[in-house]
Amino acid sequence: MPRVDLMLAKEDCNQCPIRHRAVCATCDGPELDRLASMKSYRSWKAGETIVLEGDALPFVASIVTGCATLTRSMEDGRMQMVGLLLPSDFVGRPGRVAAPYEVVAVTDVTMCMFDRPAFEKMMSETPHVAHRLLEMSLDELDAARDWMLVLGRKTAREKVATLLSIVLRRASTAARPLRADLPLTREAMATYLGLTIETVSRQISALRKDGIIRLEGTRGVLCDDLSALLIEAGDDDDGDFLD
Amino acid sequence: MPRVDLMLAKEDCNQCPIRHRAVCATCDGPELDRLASMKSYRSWKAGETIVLEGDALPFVASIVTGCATLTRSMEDGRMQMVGLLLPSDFVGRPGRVAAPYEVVAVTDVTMCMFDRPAFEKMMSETPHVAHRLLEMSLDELDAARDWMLVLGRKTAREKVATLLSIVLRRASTAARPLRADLPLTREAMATYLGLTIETVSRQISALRKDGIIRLEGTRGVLCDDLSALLIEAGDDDDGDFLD
DNA sequence: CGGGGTATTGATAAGTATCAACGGCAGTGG
DNA sequence: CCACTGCCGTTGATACTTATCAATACCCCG
Repeated sequence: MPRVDLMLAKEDCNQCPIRHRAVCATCDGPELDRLASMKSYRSWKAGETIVLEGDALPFVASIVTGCATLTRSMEDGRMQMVGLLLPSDFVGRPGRVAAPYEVVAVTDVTMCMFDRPAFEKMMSETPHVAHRLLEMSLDELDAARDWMLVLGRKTAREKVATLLSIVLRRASTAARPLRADLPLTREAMATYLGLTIETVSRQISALRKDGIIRLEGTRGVLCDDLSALLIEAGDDDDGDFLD
Repeated sequence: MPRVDLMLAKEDCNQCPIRHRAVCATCDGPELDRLASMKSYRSWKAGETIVLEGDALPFVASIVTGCATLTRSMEDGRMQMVGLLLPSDFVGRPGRVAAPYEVVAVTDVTMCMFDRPAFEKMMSETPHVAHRLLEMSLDELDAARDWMLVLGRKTAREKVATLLSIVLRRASTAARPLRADLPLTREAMATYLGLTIETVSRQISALRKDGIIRLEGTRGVLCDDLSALLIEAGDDDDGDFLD
């Protein structure tokens, strides 16, 4: 599955774009050196499968750049995305080899991979990595539970508005109007939201017709009034889903 | 909110029914003593609210006996259960005081509560509690993601069959037919499944009419053929949702 | 016996999926 | 350079699923 091996293994962690947010965030000095000694970089092209559902995963890793999806599927082919992996997110479960999810690169993805046995040994010997991982796992748990509310109780319009508001907020700059490029296809959005492609498409069109958002091509989204979008999303407060 | 204070604080942890599964499972000797020194027991009656959404939580705790629900709600009152808490499950997040979820006792509940500052101090000083908590959090994360598939992709009939199969399997004994008492009301089931009460009721009736399950009163469920129920649930394999 | 909470069932409406056709765009190869 | 092909997205017509509204039954308890 790996396609491109970037020769970055010796890169300085201090130059790393996710240095302060990833699983290594609270490590320093010898701990960081030890992590660095077990790391290697690997990249995937958009669309490539990184891990198959049920496959053994000989590594754990951090997303350095790009975007990947975590999906779970039923025997008859129905799929549900259960997570969106972004830079600094962690992939793999220490102590368990089989992956219960499929991981697919949405954009080109580069990951910082850690040899599993070495990583697990380090976790048992030093506290910082385990602590950071616990913190990150609890964040992900909160995000997953927030998403359960979206899946279980929101209407199609609210679901789409919720996703757009997340993407817009994540891409937020000082510039108005807010603008973002959707990393996901309509199909991936549908898989995330528990909807069909057609319903996603219709709801996006409806939000555009209602003046809540504007589109640039098929991927660009503009929003002049985020609070209007949040109302459509069913969030009065500025509830932050995802991380 | 606490109603009954059981005088069990000095009870021997080795007699505890959740000793080998809770957050304290991997502790021993001095570590266990230290945990014991910060613990106290408290009980709630069925139906009582243990924690309000958004409230400060001055403790963290383990469920010792009983069953509680974790729910998240929208401003307009729509609610989604995001977790079902059973004996040995952990309540509260170290490092964060505000609870993003409402916790309600479904049956009478007894919890083993730990003073938050003492617990957090111990987590930072000894590795076992943090490790166990990470393990438990990752399990919960998997469970939450499994449930996302249920909420996002399953039909009403499949959702109800899924829940019944979980309850039946959890109560599993060697005896046939399988029998269990639902801990949840129809309303709680609906909140868990992302459905309405009426739909839950109809689907239960339909499964009964189709001979998949039998009922005893309103809470007792019998199943002669679990595999038939699993097929209705959309699970061919014996996929284990929850813990 | 009456009352409040809980569950069931029916009629209807609303929301979303399904099936189908079509448009746009990029890459490919003649 | 242009037709061809495939993928992605949009839109429409219709069917199906589930929610909503309403009535009634049930049951434990006072």
